[in-house]
Amino acid sequence: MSDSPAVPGIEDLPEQMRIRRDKRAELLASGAEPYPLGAKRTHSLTEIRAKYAELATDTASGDKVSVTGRVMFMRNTGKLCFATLREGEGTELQAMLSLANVGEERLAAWKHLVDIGDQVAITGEVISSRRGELSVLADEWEMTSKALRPLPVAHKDMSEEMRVRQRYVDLIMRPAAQNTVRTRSAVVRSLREQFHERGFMEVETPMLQPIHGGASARPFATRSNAFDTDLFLRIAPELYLKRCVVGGLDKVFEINRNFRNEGSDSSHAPEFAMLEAYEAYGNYDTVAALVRDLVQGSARDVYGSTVVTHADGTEYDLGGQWREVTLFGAISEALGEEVMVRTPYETLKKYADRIELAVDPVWSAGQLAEEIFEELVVDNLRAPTFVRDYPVETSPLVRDHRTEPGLTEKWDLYALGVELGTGYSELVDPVVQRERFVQQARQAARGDDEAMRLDEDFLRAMEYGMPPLGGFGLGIDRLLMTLTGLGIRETILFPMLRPE
RNA sequence: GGGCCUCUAGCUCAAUGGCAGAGCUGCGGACUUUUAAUCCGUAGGUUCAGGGUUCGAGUCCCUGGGGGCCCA
Repeated sequence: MSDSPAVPGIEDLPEQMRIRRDKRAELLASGAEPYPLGAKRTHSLTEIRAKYAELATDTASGDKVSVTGRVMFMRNTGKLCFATLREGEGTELQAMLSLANVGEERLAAWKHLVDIGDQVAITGEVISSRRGELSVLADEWEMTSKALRPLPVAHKDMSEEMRVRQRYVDLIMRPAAQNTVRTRSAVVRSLREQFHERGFMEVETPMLQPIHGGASARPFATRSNAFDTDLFLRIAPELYLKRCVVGGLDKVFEINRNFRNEGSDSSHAPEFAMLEAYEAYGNYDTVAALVRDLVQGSARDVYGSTVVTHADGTEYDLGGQWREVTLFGAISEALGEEVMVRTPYETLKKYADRIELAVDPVWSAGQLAEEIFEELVVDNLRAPTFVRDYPVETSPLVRDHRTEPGLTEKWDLYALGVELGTGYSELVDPVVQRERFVQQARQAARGDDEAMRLDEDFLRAMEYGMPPLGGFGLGIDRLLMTLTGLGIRETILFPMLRPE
């Protein structure tokens, strides 16, 4: 605690910030505390609003209360001052300070020392103003937290950069920003509760991993000093959750962060929340039904309906059975040419050239097919759609298709043109799994830096016997995008940006 | 990784190569019922950083940085 600011170059501060620091000093000099330990508070603003909702215009309740809030609006006139207080959840209530009630000295102090953005406590009678505004007519007021920075203008949108960099200001200024956070919290809670109702157990598996695996992506690398070893931030929890299933934890899920060392755009963030779940004796059909039920259940829990209203006012329907297409069926339809898993690379390359797709020479035929799919089809998958049956060389952790050679039992779930999640009939044969890892290692050697690494301990776990298994992953941020219609940077409270 | 746009007062934005401005905010004043009050007065700037062209650069050029959009 100090009277003198520890900020270097304090004299160089913008005028408005200097003045607010001066007001803080004046409060201290007058014996008041700009940051008191607590405040007198008998009711929340929400409680006052509820309790006096019926109070008639221009009447007094006779009830004395103490309330607190941040000053969002002020109107200082000669002998009667108005201020709009807002509390955490966004409820607002008017405070009125009249010369007759607080006296000349306290009214002058209010006008001189209180700025928009300050947090104050008001004690007085609950009344309704002449205009019918529910108010607390102050007998006394106290500063509860002096703001040293001015809030942005309330009537203009903040720039996107400021909203994201200074999310705390966004949360103060924009109730919709708080709503997004609340919605996210409610969705995650709903998912957890639904899992528990179905007998799933939540586990936490390593974020720091000696070998990154479970997905195709570039990892963040870090280092343990104590163990003198390189570590990776996980790109997926998959290989550890499967170890759990080997151990007899037959129905497990995890909701936690994954990290991928890649750029960010409207649907990608380097750090993102992932749900993964595994169900012994399940397969890609059972987990497709499961993920659909979970998403629809969370929509019902949070919005009361599987038809949700997006930020732009349009309705989006998550209800009913979701459309299912096969990967190669979708490609064939988009190209107007019959494409199968056996279609040779040269033919696919010809089609890729026709649509002017830039082809990376390290891609296999299967990868090329998936790239064509992403180029031609993905944007059009607006309604929730399962895309099924992927080529084996891009699906190293997935069981071979029960009837279609060269394909695996994998689906990707798309909505609004964005991949929401993926689900498998999991590969549980350790001998085949080892072959798949070896194939991935060959791809890595060819220059594919997203190829998976061989995880010997994971194979050892598999060799003890993994039951038939269905699993899926669902991006939490992207689920929120689907439910709200917002971009990923709005669904994440503090998305990564370059340091200022 | 490539292309395009953008960065000016606390915030949102103006300014043909020629005095750096407005609204809100702030400060001082008037006003006992305001809802972005009104009125009078007033303050506030390293125009992202560095370099260049020019009599003169917020503006044109180069390099670097931040942000956004599109493409890969």
